[in-house]
Amino acid sequence: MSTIFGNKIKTLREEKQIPQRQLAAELEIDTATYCKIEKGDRRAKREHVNALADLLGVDSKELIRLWSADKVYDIIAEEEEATQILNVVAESIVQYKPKSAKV
Amino acid sequence: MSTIFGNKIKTLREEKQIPQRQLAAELEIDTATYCKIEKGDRRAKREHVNALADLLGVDSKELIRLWSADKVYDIIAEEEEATQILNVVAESIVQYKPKSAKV
DNA sequence: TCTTAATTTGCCAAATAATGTCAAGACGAA
DNA sequence: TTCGTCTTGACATTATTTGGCAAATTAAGA
Repeated sequence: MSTIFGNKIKTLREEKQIPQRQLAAELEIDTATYCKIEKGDRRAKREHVNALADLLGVDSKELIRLWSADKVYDIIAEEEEATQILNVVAESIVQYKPKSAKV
Repeated sequence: MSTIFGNKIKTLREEKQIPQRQLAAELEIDTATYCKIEKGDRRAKREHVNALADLLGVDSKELIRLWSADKVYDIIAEEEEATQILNVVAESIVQYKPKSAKV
């Protein structure tokens, strides 16, 4: 799994000198699970992403963006023509505008 | 689920006037399953995408592209900032070039 | 219309994937 | 070494996805 999101929260966490243990407690998950999220072995839940944005003092939209990017990356990274795939998607996006955003 | 891929193979199939039943037989799957693939209720297997490219006389890379696009679309369509997400991914792609393509 | 072929849908069981936790190991600092 | 932190592996559990049957719907032709 890719680590765009994991690396980001790891950096933020280290900047603030917060142990994983503490964030894990806030999210009410096992330290092992939190560790895996940072390393990209587990996907954080959407609610956890938002909580982390609060705890780490960054815009939740930014984290959601990186978190989503990880998911997309995992799908296309192994494909040749990865960039072209993104283009196809981009074209489809402009046509059907998103109705509502998830929280 | 999105139907970028399904619409494409449906169009190709109709152009060639082939019944679903026949393609389903070639792929050795149920007609119902094939139908669902066209409608975006089921995801075709990679091998089936390649087989369909042959049967429908198109470049398999093109179909794989649309098939992958569907997967990506499903992830980001519901997100606001869908386009920005694609940008994040695009940046990540250029850095780590794909090693080998799947067949 | 009646009949048959084609497509679609609902539902279920099986297969697959993803998740969280425990237990143990690794690492660094003091 | 010891302590605190981080990491890993294995496993059970849960969630998601899948394929196919049967039934329903639609299409097409005589």
